[in-house]
Amino acid sequence: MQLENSILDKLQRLGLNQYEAKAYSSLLKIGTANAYKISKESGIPRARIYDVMETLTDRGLAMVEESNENAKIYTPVPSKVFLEKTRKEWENDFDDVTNALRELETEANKQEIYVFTVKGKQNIVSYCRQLLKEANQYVMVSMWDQMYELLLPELKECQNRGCKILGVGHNIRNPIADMEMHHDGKYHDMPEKLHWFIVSADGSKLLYGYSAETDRDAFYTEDASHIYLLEDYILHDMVVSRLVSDKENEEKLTSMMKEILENIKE
Amino acid sequence: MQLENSILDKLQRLGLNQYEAKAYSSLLKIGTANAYKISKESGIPRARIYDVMETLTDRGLAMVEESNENAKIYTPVPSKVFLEKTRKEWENDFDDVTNALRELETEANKQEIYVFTVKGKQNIVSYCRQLLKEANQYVMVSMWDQMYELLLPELKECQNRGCKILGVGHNIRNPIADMEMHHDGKYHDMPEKLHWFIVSADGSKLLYGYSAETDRDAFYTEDASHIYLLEDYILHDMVVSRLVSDKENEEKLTSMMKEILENIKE
DNA sequence: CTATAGGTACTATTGTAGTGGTAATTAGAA
DNA sequence: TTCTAATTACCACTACAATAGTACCTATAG
Repeated sequence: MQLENSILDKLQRLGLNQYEAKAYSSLLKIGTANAYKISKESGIPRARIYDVMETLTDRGLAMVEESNENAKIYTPVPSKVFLEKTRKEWENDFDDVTNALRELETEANKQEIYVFTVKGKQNIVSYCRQLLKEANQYVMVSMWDQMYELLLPELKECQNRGCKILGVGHNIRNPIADMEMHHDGKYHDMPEKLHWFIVSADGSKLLYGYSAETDRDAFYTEDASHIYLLEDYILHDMVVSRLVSDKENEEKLTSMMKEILENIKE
Repeated sequence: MQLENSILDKLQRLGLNQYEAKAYSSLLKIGTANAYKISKESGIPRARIYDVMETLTDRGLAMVEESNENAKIYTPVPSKVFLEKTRKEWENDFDDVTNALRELETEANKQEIYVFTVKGKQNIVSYCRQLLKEANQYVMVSMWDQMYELLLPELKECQNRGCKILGVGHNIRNPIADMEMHHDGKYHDMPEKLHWFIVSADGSKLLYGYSAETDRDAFYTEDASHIYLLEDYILHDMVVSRLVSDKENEEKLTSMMKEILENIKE
């Protein structure tokens, strides 16, 4: 038998070890069995199955029937029972941690340092999401399709809250309202196909870097001049994009910029 | 400095190790700092702080500023970002496991075995809760105050769903409707102060054993005759309880039992 | 004598906690 | 000015505990 690895891994992330995960999932599959059978089914060494089953019972994942003197029969505790218990415990821990960290966290003594490095694809995306969640007034973005799709739920949620979203999207099929489009990158090809993204929230917090597909770092800043610079970059990009499609001249450019800027400040 | 142990433990249950937990919580507290300072604040050995901070950054809990050649300055990623990321990952795993286990679980080949043993206080309580959650028609219980309080939310929820609850409570201050009361145990003292509990759901699943305060096993059964026996035991208890308070005679006893039973089947 | 059944008691591996020692830079005290 | 102590950064270990995996043993039913 070969249970899918992914399940075992995930059971382990819920707190079981490899043998426990194997034993429990096998037991669920076969219903009721003695230790020997569970060992065969799960691939757990025969020599180990007895102590593993004992810890499984202690952990509340299996029930025993001690019928004949030295012959124990095991039945799985229904997955619902196990899952509900696990969820409750986890949510308790999570809530406690949430409160404890909130108390510790002091915005006050963060030093005035310009740019911090955020490492790792998942970490970068998580940080972007949080920025979007916390945005009140407006969000300015510039990103390619891949990043856009990762952040789409949060962008929409942001918009529904009445938070303005504007910026440029590159190669995006269905951009949300107020988002300019650079379609095929004719006028705006990045060197070496490196796709930048910028997410700026309320002009006070900004994350920028290479899109999540590459494994490069991203940068976080609350520094006003950095933010000004990058928001300005997006603004320019937006107006260029409009000019290109409207075939109009340079005079209109400045007035458009003003218009956009006033729209932000309302 | 001495951060409360509980927070560190719980952070570890969310996937960090001791050093990571110490480093992150200390970093949140002090805001921005170099590795040395974090080491002093957190109690992590100086010799280890550098690799710990590296993994912290990789895990997305800290941001670095690599200003001067060999002087890195760290700032905590806001707890919200960390917590949201952790929750998302956990919920993903949890949902996957839920589905995977549900698929594996086959009620079919559970053998007809009479009584299974459930070990461990927490496991017993969890199982009771699940029984109450799954009950549709009626629940019959007999329990003492301590167990009652542990199960009170689920009992109430059960009742709100329109599921009948009846039985006896021992030493319980505010029993919910349809629950008889044995107040001070004058007429019903358990030997050796051992407090039994019984939770029977829809006459098809039943868990009984010593109350959670002792560390004894509980027993689970789906066997009809076991369930009949124990439900009958509760019924007798109920009528005796009523008789005692009403000071009436034995003839009424049988008619009361009938009344109760008809009430169940409706 | 082979498959089933139930073990004891190890070894190996890995992740983590904790220590010893090195070396460079900086801030004050002699 | 020179010496010293504190601060900072780092390598390379040891120690320990949890987990994974192995060697070997007995007993019984067919």
